[in-house]
Parts: sequence; structure tokens; C-alpha cells
Amino acid sequence: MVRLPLTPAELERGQRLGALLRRARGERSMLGTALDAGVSPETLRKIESGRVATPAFPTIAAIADVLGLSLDAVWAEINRADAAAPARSAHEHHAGERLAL
Amino acid sequence: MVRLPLTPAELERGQRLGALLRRARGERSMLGTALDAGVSPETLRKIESGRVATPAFPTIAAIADVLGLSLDAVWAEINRADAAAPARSAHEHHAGERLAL
DNA sequence: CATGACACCGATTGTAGTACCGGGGATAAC
DNA sequence: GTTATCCCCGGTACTACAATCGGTGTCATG
Repeated sequence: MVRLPLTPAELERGQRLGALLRRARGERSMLGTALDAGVSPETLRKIESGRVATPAFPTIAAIADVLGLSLDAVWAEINRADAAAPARSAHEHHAGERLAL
Repeated sequence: MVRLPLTPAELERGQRLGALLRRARGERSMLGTALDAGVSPETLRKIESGRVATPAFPTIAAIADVLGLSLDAVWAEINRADAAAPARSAHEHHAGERLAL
């Protein structure tokens, strides 16, 4: 394979990521949030709607920064319900447990 | 534009990200680290060598997880020397200051 | 010397992220 | 009715990532 299609588990994690960001945005406008984060409003909308499952690290970091979210907390949260679905490697042994800051 | 080419600032940030990860890996083998994180060894090598400037959020999160790194600390660190280079939006006002958990 | 394991590199392939362009709907103000 | 703002959506375009396949070099071991 050259670029593995996203697994169902990754797609669901993308959904949780989007829902988390939308919740954290609260009353703020999507447009202003996107501009403050330095990303396109369409990009933010696609991430929030879960249509972009694995966004770039700087993109999520910038958005989390604007929303006052901890990246570690975000990562831990969206992996909460992911235990039963092995990602792509048989080496997967314990993901989401070394999050202490 | 449709998909802006990476800016020099983003490329340099990618270099810092790679250097940081390589430093954090220490004596551990690149192969084992990549497999533990569930990513391809080539992918980890490209990230560490700075040839992939904006990796996916889950990719960096998985690697940081294996290395015991805080994502917030990583993001803050690689943005340290980035103040003089405006990213892509004039809205950029203060990046890397809301990292408290 | 040969073998194996590890790191590095160049080239290639295919999917996916980012962003722009319209258009649509809903609300509120003038 | 018009204007404005905000959110949502489908389609499109271009770049970048993720991964595989060879090949090269090194170092340790047999």
C-alpha cells in the first residue's frame, strides 16, 4: 500500500475530535475562531463536522490554542472510546496512557 | 490558492519538530519507536529529518505518546523561535501562550 | 567473507488535507 | 425588500503526507 485509506476507527476518532472542538468553541463564531487560529474557515468547518479525520498537527494545535484547550487532553479525550479497535500495527500495546504533563 | 505551499517558517518549524523528536528518542531504536507508535519507520525518519513539515495530528500524538512527551510542550517548543515570521493570517496575535492544562 | 540488523536515501504511488468557488438557508437590522 | 452576518454544503484544484520498493553504507557477529 502507499497511503492507507483511513480505518473506520480513525474516522470515528475524527468525529469525536470535531465534536470536541465544536463543543469547546461554544458561543464563539466559527469564522472568528478560524481566522484567529490562522486557518481557513472551511478547514475548521470540515474538521468540526468530522469530514477531515486526521488534520495536520499545526492545524489542531493552532485551533486548540485559540480555544484554550490542552493538546494532551484533546488526544486523551478522542482516544477514550478507541480501545477495542486496533489501529494498523500489531505492535499497538497501550495507546493513550502516557499523557501526564 | 487551493493548497498553499508550505512557508519557510513552517519548514523551519518542521525542522525543529524533527530535531526535538530525535533528541527525545535518545538511545531508543528508530525502528522500535516507529512500530510502537504504529507508524511506518520511513515516516518517522522523514519527520525526524524535517522533510515532513506538517505531519498529521494523530501521527505526532502517537510518537509523543511513545516518547513520553507532552504535546503542549512540543508545540510550545517548536514555536519558540517563530515569533518574527507571520504565518499566513494577519489575525495572528499570540501563538503559544495558552498551554496551561 | 557472509549475514543480519539498523539507518539513510531517491523515486514512486495513492490517499487525504487545505483552500477557493459558488450557492443555499436562517436570522436580524435598516 | 434589501443588506448584513453567520453557518452549511458540494464541487474542484493543488499540495503534502504516508507508505512501499529498491539500493547504499555501516557495524557487529558468526
